[in-house]
Amino acid sequence: MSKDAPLTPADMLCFSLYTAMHAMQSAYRPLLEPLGLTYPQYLVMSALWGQDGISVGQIGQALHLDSNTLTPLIKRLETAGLITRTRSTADERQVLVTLTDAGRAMAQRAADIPACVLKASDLTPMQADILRDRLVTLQKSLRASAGGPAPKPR
Amino acid sequence: MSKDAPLTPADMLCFSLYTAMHAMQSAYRPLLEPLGLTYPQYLVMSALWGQDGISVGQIGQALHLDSNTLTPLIKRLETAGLITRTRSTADERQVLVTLTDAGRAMAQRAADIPACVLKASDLTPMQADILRDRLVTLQKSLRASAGGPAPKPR
DNA sequence: TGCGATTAAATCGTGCGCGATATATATTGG
DNA sequence: CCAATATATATCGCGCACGATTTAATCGCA
Repeated sequence: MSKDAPLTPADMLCFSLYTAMHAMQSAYRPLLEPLGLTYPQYLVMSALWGQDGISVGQIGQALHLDSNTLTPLIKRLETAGLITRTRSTADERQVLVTLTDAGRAMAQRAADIPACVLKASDLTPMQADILRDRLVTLQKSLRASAGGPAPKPR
Repeated sequence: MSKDAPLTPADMLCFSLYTAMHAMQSAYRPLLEPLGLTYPQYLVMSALWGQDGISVGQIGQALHLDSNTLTPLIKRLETAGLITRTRSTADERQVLVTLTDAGRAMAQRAADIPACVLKASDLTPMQADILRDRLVTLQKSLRASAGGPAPKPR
């Protein structure tokens, strides 16, 4: 029965996601600035701190990004002296990304960033985890309905 | 007692926000493509459908964006024939953005997009509203702790 | 009244995201 | 073994975001 009011941005779930994401990046910015990292670069570094020497494709799989975004980003990390890029000997198509000593050392300097952000988010670890779970579920639903309903009749 | 494991992107709230936002934009893309709008352009149009003839600054306030982002975006909407830009007579500094007939008419063609996205999100309207609320709260906390804790000496 | 401070947009530079395409290597079927 | 196909990365173009600066109009106040 809700009259079809124009539904302004403020009413939309998508918009709350949009602004929350921007606010999150703004929260990270002053913390990453002394490291000389952008937020996406921080994600790549975090992935490498978890598992070093993986390929561009594997990083892309972890972050839901493709080479068109990652290649230049990773080259900037290389220029910054944090990683090296080497062609895999087993499969010359793949480029393996490996942390330098400086890249590994940066993990220490970044160690308390998550705690800082959690504090800024004003959530308990449990609340943060629940919200994270909801967002993961939402993300999966959205991606699922992307490929699904359009059977693409060749 | 949790050992300080490296905390990969997949564990982070910020990352779930990051990927959920991208998934949301991907969900909107095929819906907006026939309208020739990007997602941020859709937000601006939605704001105008709610209240026409507002200034660039008011749009920016609504969307948490500044003129450096909005000016070129709005010019593209003008080029597309959806809005017109006029200097306010009361305050020549302000630029008022007004829907054209085509811009107003587009509201009809966009009317069922929110329902489509809600369906894709696989959430009930109530669940979506709760999640939206959590995200708004999170966003406010993050913004609050941005200006707050750094008293900026001098 | 007039001049410094404030405000609104615009401009510039850099770094994502992502669709589209290109290139090189690997795999597979004949 | 070789040609078709598939896969991994790179390249290009465009449109955001956003810090920093510029320009123009308005305001405050002595």
